[in-house]
Amino acid sequence: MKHIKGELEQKGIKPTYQRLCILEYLHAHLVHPTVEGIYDELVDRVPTMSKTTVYNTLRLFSEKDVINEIRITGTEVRYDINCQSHHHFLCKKCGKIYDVDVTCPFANMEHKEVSGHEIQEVHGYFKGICKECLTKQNNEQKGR
Amino acid sequence: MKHIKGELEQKGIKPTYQRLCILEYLHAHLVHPTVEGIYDELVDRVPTMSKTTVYNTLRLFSEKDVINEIRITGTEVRYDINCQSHHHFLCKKCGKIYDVDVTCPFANMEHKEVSGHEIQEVHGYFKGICKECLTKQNNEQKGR
DNA sequence: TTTCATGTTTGTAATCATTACAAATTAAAT
DNA sequence: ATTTAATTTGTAATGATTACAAACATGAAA
Repeated sequence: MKHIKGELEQKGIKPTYQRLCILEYLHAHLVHPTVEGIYDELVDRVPTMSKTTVYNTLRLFSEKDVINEIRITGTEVRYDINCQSHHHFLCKKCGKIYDVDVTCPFANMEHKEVSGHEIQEVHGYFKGICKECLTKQNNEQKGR
Repeated sequence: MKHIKGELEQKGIKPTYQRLCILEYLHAHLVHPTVEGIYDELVDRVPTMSKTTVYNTLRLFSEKDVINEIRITGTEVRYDINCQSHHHFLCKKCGKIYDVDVTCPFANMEHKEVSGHEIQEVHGYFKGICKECLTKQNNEQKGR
């Protein structure tokens, strides 16, 4: 929990207890959790934790570039602490979001502008059917 | 309004009056309008138009691949009828969404899969400061 | 024309993630 | 110890979207 504290201080964020808990959770759960999911888990360990604090903290982390917001599903924001630039894949069937590595000339910030606009963030994602759901489909067909 | 009717029939959508109005509006306003924006404009011409109809119609169009949903801003869905695959740029200052052409090996569906997942949709967007807002910034600095 | 069935439109009410806000609590500084 | 500022917390408000059921239109069959 030491290096996590340093991570916040580096970015100019006062490392309070709830902030450390949330950051630790994010590091341990790289499955792009929701606010609801983070809160539900943490409130067991830290009974005083409030959902507003989770919202506040995630906004702060996002502003200070500790995490990234992922807006794909349409219903709620997901959060991602994986710092390496990468894209995402949302399965339309099971709803899981995968990290995918893609050789994209924009992902690694080679370009700083498009059509004269200054790029600050790059977001790329795919929608479709994930590997797991595909094999499930195939097995069902064979079974018939 | 004839070819617009054909466009719907081709995709297996019964071309009702309100659907034609909405489709026509989308063709005439390529600035990625919101449900609110579409409704406000149309209700003047078609006083019986209901917001629910706009929602229903846009969902139908989206399902039948007449339009695409754009989820960037975080507050509301924007709609796009530009069929050529392209990416988007959201200006953090003025909130405008631009179309940008980008040589992306995924945008034109060269690849049908990543990491074993079947790709059905490709979404790419940038956030930053747009050309217009950049020059405005510069002019203000000079004026000082 | 009338009847019936189906699909479409409409308005209202409900949902649900997120934000606003102010009181309570904690930490830091003098 | 006292004051000040920052953080946390719970509740209430917001706002986009969806659920639902009644009203309406359409077109086929009798």
